[in-house]
Amino acid sequence: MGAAMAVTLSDIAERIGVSKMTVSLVLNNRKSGLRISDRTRERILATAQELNYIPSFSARSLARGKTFSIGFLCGDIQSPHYSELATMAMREAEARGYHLLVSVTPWISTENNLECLETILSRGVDGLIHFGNVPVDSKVHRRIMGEQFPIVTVNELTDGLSGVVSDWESGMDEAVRHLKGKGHGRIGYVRSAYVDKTTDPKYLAFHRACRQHGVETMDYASVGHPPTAREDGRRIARDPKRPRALIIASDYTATGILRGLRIEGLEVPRDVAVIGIDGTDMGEFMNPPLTSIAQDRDGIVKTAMDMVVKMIDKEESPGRKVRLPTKLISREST
Amino acid sequence: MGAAMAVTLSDIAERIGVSKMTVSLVLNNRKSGLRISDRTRERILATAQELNYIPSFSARSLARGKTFSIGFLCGDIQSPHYSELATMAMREAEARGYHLLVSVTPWISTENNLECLETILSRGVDGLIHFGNVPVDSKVHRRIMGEQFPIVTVNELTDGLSGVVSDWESGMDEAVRHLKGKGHGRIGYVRSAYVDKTTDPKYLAFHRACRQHGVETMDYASVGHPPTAREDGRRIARDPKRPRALIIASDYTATGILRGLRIEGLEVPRDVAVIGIDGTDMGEFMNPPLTSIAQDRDGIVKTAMDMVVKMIDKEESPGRKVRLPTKLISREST
DNA sequence: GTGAAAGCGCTAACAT
DNA sequence: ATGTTAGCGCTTTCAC
Repeated sequence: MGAAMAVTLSDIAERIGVSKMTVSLVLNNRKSGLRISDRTRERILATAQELNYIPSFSARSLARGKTFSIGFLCGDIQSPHYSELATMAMREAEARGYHLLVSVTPWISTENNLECLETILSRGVDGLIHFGNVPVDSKVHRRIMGEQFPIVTVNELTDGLSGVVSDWESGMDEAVRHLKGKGHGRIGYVRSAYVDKTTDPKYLAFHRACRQHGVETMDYASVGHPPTAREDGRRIARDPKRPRALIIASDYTATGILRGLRIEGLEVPRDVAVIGIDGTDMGEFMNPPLTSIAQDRDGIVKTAMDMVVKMIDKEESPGRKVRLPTKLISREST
Repeated sequence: MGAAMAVTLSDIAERIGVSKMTVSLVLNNRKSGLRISDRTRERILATAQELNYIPSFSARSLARGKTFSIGFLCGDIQSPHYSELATMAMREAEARGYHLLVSVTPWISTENNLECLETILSRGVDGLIHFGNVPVDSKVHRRIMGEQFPIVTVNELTDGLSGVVSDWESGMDEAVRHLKGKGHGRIGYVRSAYVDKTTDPKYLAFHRACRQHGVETMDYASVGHPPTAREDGRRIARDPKRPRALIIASDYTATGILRGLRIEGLEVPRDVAVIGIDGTDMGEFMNPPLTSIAQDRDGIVKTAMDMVVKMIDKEESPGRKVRLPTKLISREST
């Protein structure tokens, strides 16, 4: 028998002898739809139901010049911080009548990143939430600026584009004070090897806080994925000059580092205190539960989504920046 | 200035004085495109480049009656098993020229589930990978059957629809033997409270294996999310009749149970041995690293994707079932 | 209150 | 080797 052809607007229209547009008006329940007799409206609604009408997304998109989808581009959805963000973003998008196109970019190389950006833009999303930056002199940047494309970058700020970032000062200050209070005069920071240390806000905030509190610092770097982080953790464990306290660029990376430390026989927090970053829900279930500098994930998703949608609706122009506070969640790894 | 209007096929066509379809042919590099003079082809390619032409997805979809997107509907993308699956599925889909529409359904209630299914189908995906079942007498089921909609269910098999499941017999047998080998004559199983125990294949396989190996069993149930699993873990810890070995329905749930056991002062594996299910990468980074019955995630994603795509291309008809083996990954929690 | 007609950007038959 | 003609299913403008 093959696939039953999908039922269309005209099918309904024909069936009850009105025009397609009347049907469209009613089914979309638009303002002007009020000017349609109750009888017609009801008959339309009824037959739509009966025929099991499902509007065609592509047709509507083409006609309206809108795809009703918002992109969500991040580096690794396996990281709990991002899977939690993605989950929230799906709900938020859905609630506003959009659907979310989740995409990951191995943020290893800038080119790679740009390629993913281009790809997702070519997908025809109406807007994009991008966890990363948009190199100012790239083609994508020009394109985005040129067509005023609704994009908001999270984590990093880009000239001319809207963005939301966490303010690491507060959380980092709390973290350093917390460790100092536990008697640590020297703290190591494991930064992400992929981000430029001269502009890495977490890294910078860390150093600022330590300086302020007269605490010595020590730097490590890790690519970040648990398996490599594990090896980095082992290396740190074997470092004779290693500090007795560590702040790690993400909870995700921390799982790997912790494993490495343990393999080398170190116990947390007895031998080394560990603070993660992101404050993921998962941190509570690690052993020991992880003290962490939490980002306001809810705030991030809500403001970012708000910004894109407003920009899509032309209710706001690009360039707004929002900075959300961070705070320490104290658990047993310190 | 406002958004520069996107450049279209006709723009290119006009610019060099050919017809839209010549341009379309060239840009899509279709077989019939070979019959176009090299000069024209080059000029087209060049101007497309120059004008920065980006094809409209909606237009193409409408014309071809295809959206080039495949849905991925699962319960909780925060669970590492699913975030790993989703990541792989994105790549697989991308590699085949589709993009993935990830969606989550809180699989609490069947109605909820059905609603999500309907929603994602109405999105106009060309096919769907669904981690769950499709109630046989539901509207969606009829619709799917009626229009021969390309869907493959994972985890559960549905009459008439393609599906891929894990064969728990092998892995469960290994697990029980493994524990018996460590001297456990009594094993508890923490099943998911959401699935019907009379048809739950893991649960059934567990009991079968225990019977076969003359091992006593004990049943617990958990809703599964770490926070609730933690409380379930505490309850189990306080149960005077609790077994000294536990197999838990998922690694994700296991994180919660482990935490609960620890809160009550129990040590793993000394006081109780624990085996998770799914064999997620994350298991390696738990403390202690989790022994787990692994599913063949790679196989699941590849075969499922293969099936949908083949069905979309009418190269295969619905109803094929594939069963993939499971196997024990032995780590330190036992 | 309702309809007719044009078109969104692309593709697929059939010309030529 | 290339062009013409029709749509895909919906929205929108303007006329009745």
